Amino acid sequence: MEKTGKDKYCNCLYYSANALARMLTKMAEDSFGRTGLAPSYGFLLMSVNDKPGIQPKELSEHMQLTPSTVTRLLEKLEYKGLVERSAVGRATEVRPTSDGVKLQPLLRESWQNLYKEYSNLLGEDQAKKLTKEIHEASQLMQ
Amino acid sequence: MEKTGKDKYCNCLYYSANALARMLTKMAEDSFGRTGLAPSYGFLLMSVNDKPGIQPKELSEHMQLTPSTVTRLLEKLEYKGLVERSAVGRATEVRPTSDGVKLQPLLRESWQNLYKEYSNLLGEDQAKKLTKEIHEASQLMQ
DNA sequence: TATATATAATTGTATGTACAACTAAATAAA
DNA sequence: TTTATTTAGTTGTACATACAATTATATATA
Repeated sequence: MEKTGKDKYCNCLYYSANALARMLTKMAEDSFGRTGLAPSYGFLLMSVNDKPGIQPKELSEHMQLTPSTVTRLLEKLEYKGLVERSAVGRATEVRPTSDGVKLQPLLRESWQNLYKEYSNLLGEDQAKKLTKEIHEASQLMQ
Repeated sequence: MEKTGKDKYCNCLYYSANALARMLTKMAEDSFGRTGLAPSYGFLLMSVNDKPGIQPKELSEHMQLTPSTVTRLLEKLEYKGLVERSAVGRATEVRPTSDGVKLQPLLRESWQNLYKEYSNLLGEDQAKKLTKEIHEASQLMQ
């Protein structure tokens, strides 16, 4: 029998994973709204605050983003006056400005709210389980 | 104790879901490489082939993409000579061209290969289970 | 029938992400 | 010591996706 459901490709992992990611991204954008930063920037700044002097290389591993993407994100954070970059040999060291440091509590709070929000919808245990399984799957794929 | 692992945010569903989606997208781009189309375009064209005359509205539900995104994808498929759009009242009907039809077997094959590839990495049962759980989660979130 | 509201689709614009090519520095090999 | 290779980072460019605003048609209300 033919499927006539709305989400035609829901048996495809590529499709389902992307659909879920888009929804969570929207949710995260809402949660991080008060910080004035999109979620990726928020996570990046939290990493810089947690380890001042951190290098883009390590940031790209933290975030599983390509180096070029990290450069782009840092450019914008620097433009906004939230981080500073300094060249050290061939490496670059990234540090938060005082404004960047000030934002940290709000960032953590936003992240917490995001967690609460999706945990509310999925149930906390189920959310944790799903996160773990997704993470394990992505370990197997890289 | 401090986490020092590489993927710092792996306990965050937003982060993990996006990381997985990026990997699967790359895998899908490889699988669909021979079609000359990025995966989204491939799925869209498959839907049009499956239901000639389908409207963008329904396509956007099939794919869980916004109408504007679907318009953009269709523009390009039309430019490539793979689909045609015709206005019918306020609606638009989309049909494959003969070139678009010809591509269908290769699209299905590419999709099949994608399935095989991630099933190989995750194990087919685990892949199915994960897909189902992800789909259920995204149902709860929309 | 005339007006208001809702719906389908498109357009301008912005954003996040990546690839390929490149620069510059560090390390290894000759 | 000179040359070759690897590594860190940045830049040009491209692409998928979305939002807000807009157009055009259809439906409902007065």
